[in-house]
Amino acid sequence: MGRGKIEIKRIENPTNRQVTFSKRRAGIIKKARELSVLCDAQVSLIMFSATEKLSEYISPTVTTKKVFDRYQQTAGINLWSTHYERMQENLNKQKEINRRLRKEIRQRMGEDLNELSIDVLRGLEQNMEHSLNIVRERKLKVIHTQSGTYRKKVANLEQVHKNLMRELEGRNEDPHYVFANHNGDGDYQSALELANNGGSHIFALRLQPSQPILREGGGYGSHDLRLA
Amino acid sequence: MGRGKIEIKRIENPTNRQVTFSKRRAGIIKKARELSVLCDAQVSLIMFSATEKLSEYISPTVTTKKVFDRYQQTAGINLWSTHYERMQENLNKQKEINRRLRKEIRQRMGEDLNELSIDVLRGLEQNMEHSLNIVRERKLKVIHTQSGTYRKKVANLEQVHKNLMRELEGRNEDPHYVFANHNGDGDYQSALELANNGGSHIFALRLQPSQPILREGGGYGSHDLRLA
DNA sequence: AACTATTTATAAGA
DNA sequence: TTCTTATAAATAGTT
Repeated sequence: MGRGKIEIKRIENPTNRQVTFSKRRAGIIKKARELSVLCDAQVSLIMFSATEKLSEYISPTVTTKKVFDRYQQTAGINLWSTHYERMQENLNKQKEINRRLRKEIRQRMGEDLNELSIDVLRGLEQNMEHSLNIVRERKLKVIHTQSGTYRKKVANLEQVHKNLMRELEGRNEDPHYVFANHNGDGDYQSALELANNGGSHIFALRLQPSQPILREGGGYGSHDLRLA
Repeated sequence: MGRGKIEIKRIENPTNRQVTFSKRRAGIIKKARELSVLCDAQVSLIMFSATEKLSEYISPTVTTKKVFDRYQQTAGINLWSTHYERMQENLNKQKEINRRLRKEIRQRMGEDLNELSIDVLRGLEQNMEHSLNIVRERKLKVIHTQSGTYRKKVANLEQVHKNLMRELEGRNEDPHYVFANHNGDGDYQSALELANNGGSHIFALRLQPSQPILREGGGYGSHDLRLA
């Protein structure tokens, strides 16, 4: 339909091709709109030109997403389900792992032991003994270190105090300096007192703050591990 | 283009509408194909008739999925990303939770203790002591039960043996019966011997078989908890 | 599904 | 790109 008939094959002249694309694009979009209106149809038309330009028509009664959804529903099967299903699978796998990890923790907390055989129970017991020893050693080491730190801190504070007193003797005309706070950032406590202050901590200790999501009560001994 | 000009508005006569749809659908698909070939364009045309029937044209150089992917890439952002992103978020959340669960298990196994404060360490120690006691009690209870079961089993086997011997005395002409296996399904072991047979089980025990995915070596003490 | 009078689309040229 | 126009193509109404 033009001054001459043309063969339907790729137009080699790029300018010509681009011009024809523009003209025919307008034409087909008009056709799409007419089809949409005349026949009450839902039409999605997407075109990428050879120059990568995107053109689109979508019936006013729908959205492109709706057409896509309906398309894959109607056309039956997948499309991007590869991606999607693999993700779903992955999610389920993670949840299963999650379930097992929680179970292991529960068992390490003395719950859900009924199903364990005698061999597994013995192994768990020995592993826990071994682990408990490591934790104990670590605790003692930290206490020792902390004790040393406090000793140094105290020595330092005493030194500061002495210096202040000496300074005060030199010029005690300014009372502002006399009541300067020496221990503002940390009360000294005996390291031994720190070491063992009774069983009141069981089930009431906070984990490090980087673990707030896991359980709201956050601590070794919180018992909501059964929740997924 | 026809015997008469028509107004572009919904055709009310259903038969007419359906006929027009068929005719124009053929036309627009032809146009799409021509555009595709002439201009080297990638075209996706999807139509749902008023009667829910799906019609489609897709350029031979692409797939519908590719056009969709490219469309959402080019047209900017989401589309079904709601679904998709929520899933991705969920997956990441699960992974994070799993990471934390693994960390807690590692800490209950005496690893990764460096970052724990003295308070948390003390809490962990006390919780582990408490849990260990529960596990011990459970173990002893199982041993006791098993011991009773074995005793009964032995008594039963002895009874069977006696009966056989008695029978043998009656008719010892058939040597086939003499060597019948009395303990085919389980060697008897002293329950006390079961209770504590050295530390050889640490790091070598299998968990119940329902947990094979978690770690290949499967057991309390396997050390691949760092892996995601 | 075919026919065909007409309308519409568009190729080529400006 | 846009307009023009001769001509090809699409199709509305009819059979």
